[in-house]
Amino acid sequence: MAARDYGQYCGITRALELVGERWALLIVRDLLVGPRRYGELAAGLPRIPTNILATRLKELQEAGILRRAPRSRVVVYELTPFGRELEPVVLALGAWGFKALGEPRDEQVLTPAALTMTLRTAFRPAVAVTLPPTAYAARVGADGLVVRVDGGTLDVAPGDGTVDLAFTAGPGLHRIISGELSPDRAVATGAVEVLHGPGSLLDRFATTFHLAA
Amino acid sequence: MAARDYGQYCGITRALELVGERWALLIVRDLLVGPRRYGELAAGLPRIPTNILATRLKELQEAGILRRAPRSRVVVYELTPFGRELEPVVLALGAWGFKALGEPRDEQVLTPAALTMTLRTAFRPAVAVTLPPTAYAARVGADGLVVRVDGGTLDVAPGDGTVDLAFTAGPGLHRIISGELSPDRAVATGAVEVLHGPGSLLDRFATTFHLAA
DNA sequence: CCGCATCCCATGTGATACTG
DNA sequence: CAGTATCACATGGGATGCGG
Repeated sequence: MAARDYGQYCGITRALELVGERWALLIVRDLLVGPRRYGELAAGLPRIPTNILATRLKELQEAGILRRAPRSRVVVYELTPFGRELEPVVLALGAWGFKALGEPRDEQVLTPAALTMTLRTAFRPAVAVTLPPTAYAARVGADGLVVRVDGGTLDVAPGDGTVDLAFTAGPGLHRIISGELSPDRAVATGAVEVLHGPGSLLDRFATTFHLAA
Repeated sequence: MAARDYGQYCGITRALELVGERWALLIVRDLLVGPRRYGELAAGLPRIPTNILATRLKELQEAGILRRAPRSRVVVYELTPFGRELEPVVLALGAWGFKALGEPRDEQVLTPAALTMTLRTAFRPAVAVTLPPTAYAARVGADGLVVRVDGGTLDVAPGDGTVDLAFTAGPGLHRIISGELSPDRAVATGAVEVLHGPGSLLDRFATTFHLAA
């Protein structure tokens, strides 16, 4: 395939030659959350044509960014150490793009992987270390996400479980993270719905995860 | 034009919709060094078709990333504050891609803007603050770059001047920054040529600018 | 000459259908 | 489920033109 090159001897051009093609960094984003099967990747990128997904996976494998790994009868795609080093790039892009997120449009979906990376981007360890360990559950459509904050560490995993606070994670959550909406107003206006636990914990969430414009 | 969108409510997708098109981040890279005229941008991106450059400039202006500014009879393009916030993204990409830079091919050029961003990426303020202020001059083909390190600050500007050490900046410089080549071996093999000043200062340069694989 | 705009063709992308 | 094949179309690349 040989990605068209930019003809410059420069780290940025090299990076863009390797992961600058359309959809490539979104595949990396989803794999930063964990290994995924082909169908899981396709589900997390609803608009990607299957031929493009297949092509990108081959290119990224060729570049040493991901590999196909056999896992108990099925194949999963997982990042190599080199690919995992793209995390700062993805987080930096996410932090910058977050500020340019306007009102969500109807056609836009919110995937668990996207929310996971948003939380990683907005996580403030320095603040979290001063707070008691807390577990949140975020409901993303049909999926659940368990968010555990303990000391300065963050762990986001799929599924449900016993948590201190459960809430819905729609676009309203982004407005809390950006500080555009206070937690109480978010609850009052229905932007965020508390499903379980004391709503006051939403304040703690808002101070733990913050990304200002 | 309306960049094709990814259909997700996510900072990363938003960022890629704004600066994910081919050449866009390279234009940003060059403008991070300073305002540029149309022709200067074209010169710094030798392979960009002129229509693509014109299109990107319009899109990036539309997105609020750069603006056309009149400067004494001519128009220059310069980043807006929002566009300047892309610096962490560009530096992260550069740091990652730097590790994947293989041997330079003949067709690959090294532009002053690219070298400037490489130096910014590789700069280690914590090390620099322990060293005496030093001025280097790097010769990039027909262009000169003056690199001033003072305390924890770095300033890279075009031109020549009185410096402590002057040397040629070819691909050999990258191998010094990566630690792949020791300064003495670089000089011995001719990978880097000292034009002026004590060659021993190249060691200081190597500790000030470092980006390991 | 600089700053683009136009034209044409090669390539990449997207939607859909199809196969092991 | 995990891709491959096909085709229409959008975008990128290169040459060229043109007005200020």
